[in-house]
Amino acid sequence: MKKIQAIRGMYDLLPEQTVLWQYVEAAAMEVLQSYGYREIRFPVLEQTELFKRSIGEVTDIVEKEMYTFEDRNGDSLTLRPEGTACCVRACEEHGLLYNQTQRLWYMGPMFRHERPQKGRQRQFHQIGVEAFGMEGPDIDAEVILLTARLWRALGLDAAVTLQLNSLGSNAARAAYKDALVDYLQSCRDQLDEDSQRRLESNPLRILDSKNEKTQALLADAPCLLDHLDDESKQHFERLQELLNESSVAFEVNPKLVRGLDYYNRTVFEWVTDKLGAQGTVCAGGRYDGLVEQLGGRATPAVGFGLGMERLVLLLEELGLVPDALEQNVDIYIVAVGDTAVNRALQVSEVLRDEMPHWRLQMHCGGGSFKSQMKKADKSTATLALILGEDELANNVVSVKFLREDKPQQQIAIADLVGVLQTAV
RNA sequence: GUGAACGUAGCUUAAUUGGUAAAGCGCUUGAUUGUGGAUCAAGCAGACAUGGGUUCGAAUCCCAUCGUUCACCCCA
Repeated sequence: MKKIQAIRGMYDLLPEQTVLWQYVEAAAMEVLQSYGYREIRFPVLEQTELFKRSIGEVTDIVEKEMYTFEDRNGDSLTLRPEGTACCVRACEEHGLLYNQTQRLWYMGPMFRHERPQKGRQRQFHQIGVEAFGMEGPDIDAEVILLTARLWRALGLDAAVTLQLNSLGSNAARAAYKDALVDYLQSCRDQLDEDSQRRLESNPLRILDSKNEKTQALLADAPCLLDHLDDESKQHFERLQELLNESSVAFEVNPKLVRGLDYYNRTVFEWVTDKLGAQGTVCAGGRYDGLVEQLGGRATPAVGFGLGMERLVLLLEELGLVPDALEQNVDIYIVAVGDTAVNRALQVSEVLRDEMPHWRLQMHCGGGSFKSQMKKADKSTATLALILGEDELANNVVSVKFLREDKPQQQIAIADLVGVLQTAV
């Protein structure tokens, strides 16, 4: 019979991997909590219309990457390709943005039908952060500082760099788009094929083309930063001042643009050169018009998405996985014979009552002393507690040190908790 | 969606001009009647990704499908 395998581009995370994920998630949660951000959860399925209206009808994501299907009612549903639109929808639906600010985060799978490669999968996981109701550059600085703190917590600060840009107001960006198209039309036949296509669909994306000839042409192209409206210019300058004051290094990249239509003003990306072609670990920016665009009251907002797979990959690539993650058991309990098993189960339950943070693994499935000891060694435990006939007869447990050169001890069951507390 | 490389045991890999599948790691057992790690011995383990074709004969050559990887594209 043909074996059923996972969907292309969607991967299982095995126990060896999940410990690293848990470590990253815990670090992120700690940082987010320290800034007073609260978690929000929303469904992975939404009405297709939500993404069409927010991401933009002519973006690649909406045109050819969404998992869209009809449900049994005939409604068009889509597996979320990103979280911001869902978050706005949920907040609006429950009045979270009415005359108040919100600092929120979420975590979970996103879906895009792309060709898989390193750092890119069809089901991938993001941590998303969104801050609503604050229009000043101080909140932009806060979310950037928050990410910088996470890199420090994970030891990644030397591996990632911050790129910063401002897209200006929608009007300013539209004016710039016209100027850029005018310029590029004049040398249209020198552009690469992809960029010629983008001239109609999404001209700003030509700015970050990887084609060298195209990049050479762009050297004389009009610059986005020269077309900023005054307010956006002030906002951007103030943000840079705040980051400088906080000693966050950044590089202004006037060619940094976003693939989703809803961004305006501040955009930023944390990038690395350690992950091949998919070097963006975290990216975001302002989207002051999105809430209104989705039918709510005009609400300024800023946020970012962080690619979990890329972050985990980066930690592995740099050898920053803590050794302690390999250990999943502290104490392994060896019991030979039915009576010993009875006693061992009771003893291990008492130990768990007394010391809930100890990780105890009871040997199950029988076997000789030798094979049980082998399992104890493999288990990563530092101690083995041994219960056999001799121990039962004397009401003791043998304690063997598996990772240090210390003599085995016999300890009365009644004294076990106290003795182990000092031994572990 | 485009291009290239690749798919052999749980994992990593070998197999000469096409001649009917090896090894290491891991796992099990034993050497040691109640004691792990090192060593030694034995054992378990494979429709050689799937389906077709060429051939007396295919892991090897050809085609298709599926999958993996990297890059383009896209983006977190």
